[in-house]
Amino acid sequence: MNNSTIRVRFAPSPTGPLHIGGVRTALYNFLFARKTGGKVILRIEDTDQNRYVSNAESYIIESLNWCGIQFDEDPIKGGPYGPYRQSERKGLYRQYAETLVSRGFAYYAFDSELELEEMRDRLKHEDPSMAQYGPFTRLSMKNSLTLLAEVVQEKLSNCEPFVIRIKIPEKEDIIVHDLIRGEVVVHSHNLDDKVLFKSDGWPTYHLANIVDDHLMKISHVIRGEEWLPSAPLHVLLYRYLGWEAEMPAFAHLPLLLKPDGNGKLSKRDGDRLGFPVFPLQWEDLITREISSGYRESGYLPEAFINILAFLGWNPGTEKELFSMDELIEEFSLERVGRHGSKFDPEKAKWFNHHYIQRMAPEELSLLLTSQIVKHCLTTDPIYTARVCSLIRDRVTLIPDLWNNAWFFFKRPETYNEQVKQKIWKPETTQLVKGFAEEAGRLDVWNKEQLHGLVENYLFSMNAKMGQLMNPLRLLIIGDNQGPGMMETEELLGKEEVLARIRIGMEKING
RNA sequence: GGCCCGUUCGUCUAGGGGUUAGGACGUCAGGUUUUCAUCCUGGUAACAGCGGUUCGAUUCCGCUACGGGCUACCA
Repeated sequence: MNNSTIRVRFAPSPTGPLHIGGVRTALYNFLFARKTGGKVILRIEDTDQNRYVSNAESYIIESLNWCGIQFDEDPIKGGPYGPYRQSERKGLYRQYAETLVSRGFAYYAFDSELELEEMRDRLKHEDPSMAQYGPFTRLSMKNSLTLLAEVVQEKLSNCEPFVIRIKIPEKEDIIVHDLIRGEVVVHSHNLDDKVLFKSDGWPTYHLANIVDDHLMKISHVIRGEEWLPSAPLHVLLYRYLGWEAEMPAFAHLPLLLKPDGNGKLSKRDGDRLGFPVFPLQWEDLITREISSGYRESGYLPEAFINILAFLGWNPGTEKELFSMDELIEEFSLERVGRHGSKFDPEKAKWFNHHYIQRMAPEELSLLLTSQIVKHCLTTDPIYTARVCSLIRDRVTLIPDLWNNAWFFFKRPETYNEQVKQKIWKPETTQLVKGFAEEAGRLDVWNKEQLHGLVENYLFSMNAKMGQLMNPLRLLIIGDNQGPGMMETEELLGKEEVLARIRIGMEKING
């Protein structure tokens, strides 16, 4: 196949937030298209009126945008094969269903919901494998195969509700060629007469999907494994519509699984296990329930992409850190695995830590500044950048920036009581007082001078490093953690350090 | 229940008829350090089971077990 004819699509349904499995599908489509010089299309499959969620489409687009997954054709910018929203293509689908009817590959069915239920209940006891609308049951139902032509005509002209069902062949092996799984053979006996066109005038996924993929000249269908069971139906549809020669190649991706236990990753797992399952925070407009997102939790989009890329794909080398450009360079469907992957939140954090470490202090400074502003404080960029280079090591997620740096922007209000109990000895007050006096006489205030001063002072007092530094740390930042004390003191400045020591001593000694 | 897909360290995975079965995350132990982290070094740990093919199987085939998906006028 000529690369210029490669066209893939990501076709989500706007029924709620896109979860990370969906983002990964979009990513693999994107990578495949960019790698091969083809095109990626975003198509919104909004044929289900009941499940439609109004803010879902914009959520999907914003999520993909945040990740850096761009489309060549989509509902916003359009393209040569638009529109790209199935709701805007509604008028198009019925003719194809009718074509199938006229060719004898589909038929009208008038059964009510109740009648369908009765049929399934009855057959479930006799032969569970037959409890479907298929080659044998269709003969006992109300449809254009069993009803007189005049009756069917009358029902149609009376606008009685009907659906159009595919007429699955009785005995036939249907072969699906899958780029990831090889040849999958399903006997038509196991397929049922799926509804192609619903009584509400909308096509089902199966019809709309095949029609649009064909009309949009899609060359490769890269989608989740949950679609594998309906792939034989899709093959049949291409055949019956006369499009088998241009049928796209299929690639069914393995699913993303829960980190613990079993089953595919779901919305609930995030809340339960404390990690986001959505790229962006999502608010359910009806329940007002909020689900956390990777963006809001402090992940970098580059890291997020890297994490997702490695859930089901690997380059075959030991390299694990990949930029989007590198992923495009290395990606291939051949290296996509066959089995589902359990999502590992710990490894996700590790990726993000790496990406944070790679950022320049000036870039981190921008992120920290926005947090500083949120706490109603101000700062200057140079000072903030210096703070960032000091604390970067201990930052994994963006909010860690503030959590590790706040004391560079305001004085501590409390002093960790546990730490105080542990390190504050009877002689500590004198030791600190003496140090503060000597520090006050220091002309040049930097970490080298401070270091010299501390060493001399400790020698003269016959004391150890920890005896002074731990109390000092408690006084200056209120806790027993953080970057090196000399560096911290240098950055804070002489006046501020001495002031904090004075205030802290008053509070601690009561 | 039926159909389909899958199964290498706890997790993500490499590999593939003969390997000390490799890497990463985690974990454990040391080291660095004024603290907490980071970081560095090292260790731990896997071919689901049973048959077959073969000189030889984790690798190929079959069965079983287990896991997953689908089984709607949802996608």
